[in-house]
Amino acid sequence: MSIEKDIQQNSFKSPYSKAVINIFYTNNWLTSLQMEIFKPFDLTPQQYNVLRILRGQYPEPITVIAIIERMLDKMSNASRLVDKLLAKDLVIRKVCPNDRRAVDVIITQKGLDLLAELDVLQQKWEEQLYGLTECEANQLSCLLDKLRNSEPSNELEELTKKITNN
Amino acid sequence: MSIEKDIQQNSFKSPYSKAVINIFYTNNWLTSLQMEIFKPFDLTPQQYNVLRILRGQYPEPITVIAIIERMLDKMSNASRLVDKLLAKDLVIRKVCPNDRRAVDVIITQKGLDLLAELDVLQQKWEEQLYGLTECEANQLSCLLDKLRNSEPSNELEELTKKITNN
DNA sequence: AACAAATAATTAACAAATCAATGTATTGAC
DNA sequence: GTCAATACATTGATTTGTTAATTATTTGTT
Repeated sequence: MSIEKDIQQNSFKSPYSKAVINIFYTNNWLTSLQMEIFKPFDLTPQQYNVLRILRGQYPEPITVIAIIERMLDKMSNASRLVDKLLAKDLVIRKVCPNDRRAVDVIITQKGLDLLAELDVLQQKWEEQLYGLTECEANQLSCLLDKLRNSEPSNELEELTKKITNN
Repeated sequence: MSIEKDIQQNSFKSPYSKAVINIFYTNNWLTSLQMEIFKPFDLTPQQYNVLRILRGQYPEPITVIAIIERMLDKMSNASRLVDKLLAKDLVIRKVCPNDRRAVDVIITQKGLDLLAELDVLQQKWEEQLYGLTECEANQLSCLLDKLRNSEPSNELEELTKKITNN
């Protein structure tokens, strides 16, 4: 039992606090890296997230409310996010014929091309950065599920199963 | 090998993607819960974080730049955060006598009392929500460290070791 | 001592998140 | 069919995050 280990133990109130702080810290770390990747493409992580949701649905349209449901983070302003994507010609938007309150959003070819470019970068990023084996990555997911008292493949799975290429 | 398991495997590109998305998701989940706790006290998670840093230093003062160094998230506007805390009489602020460019910040008794109240809530929150054993919580921390290619107890440890009651 | 460079904090400017209010369209009760 | 209630999206107002510019002080060089 090394001194370092003692110090480590003592500086956190409990293994739970330590894990929670570590999740916050790792989340910030991952987000910063992602932003670096997206910056040259003038895309925020949220915009990227929406584009991927749209790709998962392509060539079917998807309404704004359905986008909100599938977004990982609670919500910024989906309307405004779509506005931003529209301004860059990455999506098209039109009134839904079945329900004229709703708005159909579809990713454009330009949007698909951009995602294809980013896929390559994301892939490289993964390969370079991860110090985990595949098995450990799975373990990590299981522990996070358990932390949330959630059966593996519950809400998270539902959220993502319609998003291709995650 | 159940169908669910197949679906689960197929809907993610790799165990790495799955783990990263799970971290984002869990981070949002934790942040939402924390905000619910803090809302009745009119405190944001960032303000709470700063208060805990100040408590860790108490009764010594700490400069704004030292607060920034110890904050978990890169940075909002530390000056503005301190302004907000000052407006609520949770801290006091005065020019540092040794270096008149710098500003010394100290938590007030009112701030300490508020944190003490929140400690209890945080504790209950932990007890109720965590589906992990202590051992699993430690495992989780180790895997996150490994994901970041970081030796356990590196930057994260340094950041937190001066903050009591973590 | 004088002056350029560096440092600490604040302020300003702009983008994004958040929440409430509004404008349409649809649904359901009667 | 009418009207209240609900649903979908947008808009507005406020706060926060982020970056750069600014002010004041200190440090180091000559």
